[in-house]
Amino acid sequence: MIQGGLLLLDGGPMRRNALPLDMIIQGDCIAAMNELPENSVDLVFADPPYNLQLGGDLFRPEGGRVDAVTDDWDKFDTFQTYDSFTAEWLKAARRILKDDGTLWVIGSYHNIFRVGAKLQDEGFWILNDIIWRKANPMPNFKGTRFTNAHETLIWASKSENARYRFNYKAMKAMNEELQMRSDWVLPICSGGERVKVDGVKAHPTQKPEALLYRILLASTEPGAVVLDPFFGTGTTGAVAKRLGRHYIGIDREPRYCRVAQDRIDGVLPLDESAMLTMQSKKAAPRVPFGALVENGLIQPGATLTDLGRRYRARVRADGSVQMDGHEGSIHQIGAAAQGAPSCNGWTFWHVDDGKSLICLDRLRDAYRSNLDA
Amino acid sequence: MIQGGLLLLDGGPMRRNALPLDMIIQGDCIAAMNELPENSVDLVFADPPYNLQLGGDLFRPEGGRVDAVTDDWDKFDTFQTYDSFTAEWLKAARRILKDDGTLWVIGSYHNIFRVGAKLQDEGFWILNDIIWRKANPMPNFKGTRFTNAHETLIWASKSENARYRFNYKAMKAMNEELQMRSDWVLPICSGGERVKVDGVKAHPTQKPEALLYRILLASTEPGAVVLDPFFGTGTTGAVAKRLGRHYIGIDREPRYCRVAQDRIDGVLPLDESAMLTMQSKKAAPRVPFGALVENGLIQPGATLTDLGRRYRARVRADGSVQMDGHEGSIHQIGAAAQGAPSCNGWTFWHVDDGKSLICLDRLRDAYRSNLDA
DNA sequence: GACTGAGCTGAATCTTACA
DNA sequence: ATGTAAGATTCAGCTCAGT
Repeated sequence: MIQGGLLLLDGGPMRRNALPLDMIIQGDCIAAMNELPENSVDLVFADPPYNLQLGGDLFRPEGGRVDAVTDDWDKFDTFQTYDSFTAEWLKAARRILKDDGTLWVIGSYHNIFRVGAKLQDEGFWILNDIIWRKANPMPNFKGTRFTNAHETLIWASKSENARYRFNYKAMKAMNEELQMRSDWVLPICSGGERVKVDGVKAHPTQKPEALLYRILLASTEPGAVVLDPFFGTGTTGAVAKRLGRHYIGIDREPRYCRVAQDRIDGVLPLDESAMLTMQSKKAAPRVPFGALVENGLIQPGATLTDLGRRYRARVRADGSVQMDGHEGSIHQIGAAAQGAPSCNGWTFWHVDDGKSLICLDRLRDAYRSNLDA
Repeated sequence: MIQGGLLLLDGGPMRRNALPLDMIIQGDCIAAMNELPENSVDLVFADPPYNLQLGGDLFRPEGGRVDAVTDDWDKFDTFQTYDSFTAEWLKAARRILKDDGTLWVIGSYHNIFRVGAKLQDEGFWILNDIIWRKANPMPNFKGTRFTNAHETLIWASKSENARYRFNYKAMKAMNEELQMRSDWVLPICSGGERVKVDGVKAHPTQKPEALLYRILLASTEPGAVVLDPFFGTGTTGAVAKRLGRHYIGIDREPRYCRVAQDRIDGVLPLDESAMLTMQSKKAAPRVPFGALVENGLIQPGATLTDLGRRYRARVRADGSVQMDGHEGSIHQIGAAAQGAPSCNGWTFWHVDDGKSLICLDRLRDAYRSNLDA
C-alpha cells in the first residue's frame, strides 16, 4: 500500500523484486529487505540500536537530568540476542547489495565490536574504520571515565576482491588537497538541523547531515541507490535527495516514517556550487601543556621560571605545576605568582637550559611542527 | 632460570605463585600468565598480534598447519583460530588481574572488533574505547581508501561493578583543565625513541612512550604492578619504570626480550616529587561540616548564603543548618533551597565576611592544611 | 540591530562510605 | 545484601531574553 510516497509493508501489495526508489517502507527491516531483489542496491547505511545498557537516571552537576535513550527499541536481553539480530540484518543487507556495493555501519563501544566481528563472519571485507570525533560531545558529568567523544563507523565491501567505489579525488578536494583521513571532526546534530515535533526532538539519536554527506560523496555516484534499514528521521534520505542519489528507507515506527517523509519532502536537490558550503573546517590544533611533558619535550621535575627569574615553579608528571605549596595549570600558577586575575602561562613561563631561558611558547611550536611532520 | 633480570620460562625454576616484579619472562604468554598467582596484577596492557594472513598457524593451540584451501574456508578458519587464541590470553589475563584492576588492549580494524567482542564475552566491562589519532600516519599510497590514521584501544574493568582506578584530576590537568576525551592526538614512534639494532628498527610495531605514559598515569598509582603479555621492545616496561610502577613483561622471542632488557636498564625513574599528580577530591580525608563549627572556623549562628545571595541559612551549634523552618545538613538544605535532587553544600554555601563571600570549600581546605601541619 | 549572559542540551553503560 | 547520607561533578554550541 503506497500512501503519498509511504509504502506500508504489512499486508500491502509491495511487489517482490521491484525496487521502491525514493520511498519509505514501514516495517521490520529484515523482512522488508528480504522482499527486495538481490544485488540491487549500491550502498547500505545502517545506524542500528546500540544496546546501551543504561542504569538509572543521571543528573548533571547543576541538577538537570540527562535525557537518555531509554526506548524499547534499544533494549536486548543478552549479547546473544543482540548478536543474532545483528547477523540477521547483516545477511539481509548483504543479499540486496550489489557485488561492488559497500556497507556503512555506525556504533559506539557498546555495540560496534560485536557488529564488526559479525560483519567479518558474514564475509564482509572491512575497508576502513572511521572515527567521528565529536566537536561538542556531552561531558562525563561524574568524572568517572574519559569523555566519550566519538563514535565509530565501519566501511566494508561485500568481499575481499570487490571493486567498490571510492571517490578519492572528491575526498581529497574536501580536505584542502590532503588525503582524507580515517578520523572526521564533525559537530553533533543540534540547532536548526535537529528535527522537532511540537518543540520536542523527534528522535533521540538523529545523526548530522554532514556525516551522511561525506559518506555518500565518498562512496557513491549520482543516481546510486542508497538503502537505510534504520531510517529514523530520514537523514540518509534527506542527504541522498540533496546529492542526487536515490534512497530507500525502512523503519519499524510509523511515527518516524511520517517525520522522515515530511522532512525529505522539504529538501531541494543541491546544485554543485552549494556543496562547498558543507566542507569541514580545519581546526587549529590546541596543545595542552601536558602533551609536552608526555612527549618528553619537558621532563617532570623540571623547573620553570619567568623572564625576570623572580618566580620558580616545578613541573609534575601530569602537566600541573607547583609553586610554594600551590598547584595547578601553568596559567593558574602564573596568575597566582603575579597576583593577577589571569595569565598566559605559555608566554610567562620559561625553561632554563643552563645558558638561556626558553619560552614555553617556543617548545609548543616545536611540538606542533612535530605533529605536522 | 634467571639471567640478569631475564626470566626464562621453559624449564626454568620460576616459582608458581611468586610475582616476578620488574622482570621479563621469555615464553608463551598464556602459559606464563597461568604460572602467576591469581588476583595479583593491577593493570594489563596488551598489544596482541593481528596479522591474520601470516600468523594464522601460530595461533593453533594443537599445532598442525592450515593447508592452502579455498579462500572462504581459509578465512573462516583463520578467524576461528584467532578468536580462540584471543579468548585464551584474555582468560589468562583475567585470572591474574586483581578484581579492581583494568585491561587495556590496542588494535586496528583487522582485529579490534574480534578482540572487543571476545572481551565482552569473557565478562570484561568496557569503560572506554580510546582512539589514538596519529599525528603523522602513513598515507594511503594507492588512493583506494581513507588514510588509516588511527588505532583503537579498549579500556575495560574486570566486571560491571568493579571499582577501577581512574585518575580524573591528573588527566584533566594534563589537558589544560578540560576533561580528557576519548580521542588522543599523539605522534607515532619515530626518531630517537625508535629502538634500533645495528641501525635497523628492532620491532615493526613499537608504540610511542607517550601513549603508555598517559595510560599508566590515568589508570594506575605509583607502585602498581603492570603486566604486558606482548612485551616487544618493552615500551610498557620503560614507561612503568620511569613512572615508579612495577612491570612484568612477557614475550615469546628471546631477541625482543634482550632488546627490551637493554632498553629498560637505561631508563631512570623520575624522582618522587616529579611523579606527583593532581589528586581528586575523592581521595582527600572526609571533613564533617560540624568540625569547622567545633573548631571555630565558623561561628554557630553564622549566616550562609549562595553566590547569588538568593538563599540564606543559619548555622547551628551541631553543624546542622536551618532555612525557612527546614533543618538538615549543608547538602540537604542546599538541595532543598534549589529544589534540586542533590547539592554539594561545600561549594554551594558561602560565608559573608562583610567584604566578600568565602566558599565553605575554602574553609575546608584551610582546616585540612591545618590538620597536616 | 548588535552584543551579552543565562539557560538548555547532546546515543551516558557516570559515586562512595558506612550502617 | 540493602538503604541512607555525604558529597563530587560539565563542554561546546545554540536559543532567547535583556540591554
